Amino acid sequence: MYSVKHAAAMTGIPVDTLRMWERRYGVVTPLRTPAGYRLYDDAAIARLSAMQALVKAGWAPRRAAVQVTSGTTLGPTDVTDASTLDTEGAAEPGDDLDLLVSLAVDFDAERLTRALDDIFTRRDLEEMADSWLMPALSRLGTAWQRGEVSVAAEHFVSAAVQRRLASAFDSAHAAPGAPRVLVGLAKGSRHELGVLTFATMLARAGLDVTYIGADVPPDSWAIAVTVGQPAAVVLGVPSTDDLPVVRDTVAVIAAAEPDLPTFLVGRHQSEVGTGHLLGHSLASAAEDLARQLTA
Amino acid sequence: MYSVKHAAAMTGIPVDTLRMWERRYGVVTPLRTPAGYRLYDDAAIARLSAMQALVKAGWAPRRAAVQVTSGTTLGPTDVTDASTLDTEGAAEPGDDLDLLVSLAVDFDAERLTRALDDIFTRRDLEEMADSWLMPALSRLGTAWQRGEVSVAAEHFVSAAVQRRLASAFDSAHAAPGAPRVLVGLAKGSRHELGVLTFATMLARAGLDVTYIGADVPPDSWAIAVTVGQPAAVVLGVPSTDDLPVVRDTVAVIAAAEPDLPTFLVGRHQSEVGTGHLLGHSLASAAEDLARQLTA
DNA sequence: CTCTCCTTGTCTAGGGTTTGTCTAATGTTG
DNA sequence: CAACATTAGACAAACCCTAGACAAGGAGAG
Repeated sequence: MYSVKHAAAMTGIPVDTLRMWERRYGVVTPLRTPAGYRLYDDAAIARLSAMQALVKAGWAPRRAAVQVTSGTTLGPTDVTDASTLDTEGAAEPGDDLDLLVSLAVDFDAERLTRALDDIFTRRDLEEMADSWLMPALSRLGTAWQRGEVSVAAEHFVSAAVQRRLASAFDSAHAAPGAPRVLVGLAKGSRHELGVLTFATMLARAGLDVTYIGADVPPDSWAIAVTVGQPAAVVLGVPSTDDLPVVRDTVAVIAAAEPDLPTFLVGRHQSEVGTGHLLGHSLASAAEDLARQLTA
Repeated sequence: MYSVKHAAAMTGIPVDTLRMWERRYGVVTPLRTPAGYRLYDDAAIARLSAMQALVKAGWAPRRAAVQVTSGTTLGPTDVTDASTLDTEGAAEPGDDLDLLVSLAVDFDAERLTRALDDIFTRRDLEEMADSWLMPALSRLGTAWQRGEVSVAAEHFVSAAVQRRLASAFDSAHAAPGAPRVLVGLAKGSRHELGVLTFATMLARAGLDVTYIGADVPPDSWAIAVTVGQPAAVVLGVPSTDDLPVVRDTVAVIAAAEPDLPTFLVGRHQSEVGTGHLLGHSLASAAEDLARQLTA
């Protein structure tokens, strides 16, 4: 507990102003000693500092006070799991599976661009996804979990890979009259690189892919399959945390459209218990699914 | 809620002009305090920024006002001078702020692709971001919150927009020896479309942009600025939930690299209290920052 | 071309409101 | 007694309001 003078020294706000802010806006109501002396606690100091920051930023003091008193902010959210999609597959000799990790460690945008240019222009996505991209992403995730690369560095590389995949997806065009497929993740799932890769392969195989992305709740999947009238749905299962929600999502989709098949990709697909499994090679899974749907 | 002075500082529009735009065109109708002082909310700021972007792009202010006002759910705003209202032939590409909402409702990948092709190939990102893309994304978010579009539909459209932005980002190249800028969001922040747009503009302005993306915790930012040695950091502030974490992040960055300036973009930038504000026009903010760093 | 008419941003005058600081009178602590 | 607190009131500076005026510039008529 701090006296006025102490509070003023801590916050840098003059004593008079401190009292005025209390009298006029009630931004804090410090306790009092028997003699009526103010006693500020840490919460009051924090609140005053917040108000001061707003005023310094140009806010009218009265508005700032309203903001500080009404604006009780939420706590930060949780950290998500780091595992990526399926990584089974034989690496070709000469492939550097730790390339993404080293790019993250370097944190060099120029080198990252050159490396991804090299890979994405010289090699087919179907050819390198299983043998290099997925394993390399998995190693990047592992390095992140171990603290060997920072969150920022992992995001920096992942975002760049995602941009390449996004370009590849957009430059694929559906054949006229092709079967429609909805592709995405269940609610809570956020590792979309694997499922985006798969969506790109499906689009390149001529299917009419509607890519929805990550973190879609079951009810919304139900609406999507009803509105979109697809011939199939593909759900990614990149993490064990996703299992309950994926089960729920599969059930809700089946309830909405009983004849619509739901396919699963990703490392933990076999643990779901329902849905059609596509296996652990993205390339052959895409090929199979395209053949199956166009038949 | 912001005072006139504050609104002027946020938008870069002089106070007099702000009042005149209100008096002459009714482009905004801010609330009033009991004493009659204007109080601008976030929607008003966004609208003013959109109008400013149009005027900077060469539109006559009266036309710009009609453009910005059209289609919004603003009931009592009547036009004072109806004689000069010609709605014929005023159709500019991308002037439908509800286009993204209608694309989400349709849930039609083919139409979505065509619409985005049209906009992203016919118009400059710098020209349309403030006047169309950001307002349209905001409406999409509002429609989602109201339950008018499903999560899946919102993701479907957002992901497509993100793919276009990603392509634009990757096709911009830094000038040799250009100043490096780190761009991303704080931990918990997930709305990266705005900050990705801004990163793209910076890259197109010739800066060496290292894009990190969403949901990066403070400690990781500290590592990133130490390893990356940028000339500046740009943090997005898309939501009030982000405020405490952004404050923390700014402080941690300042502790790690005391001479490194941290700039803020996004709707709630001015509520952070620290950091350098870039204002609410992405195009002019990018221009300003590029000039400032290359000087 | 010139001459209007209109638009638009800026400025002024007169008058209220808000806000940080200061003063006076008084009480408490050590 | 010196240092620190309290309250209430006073006050200048900064801020905001309205209504009107005005110059620069564009558009169109003659």
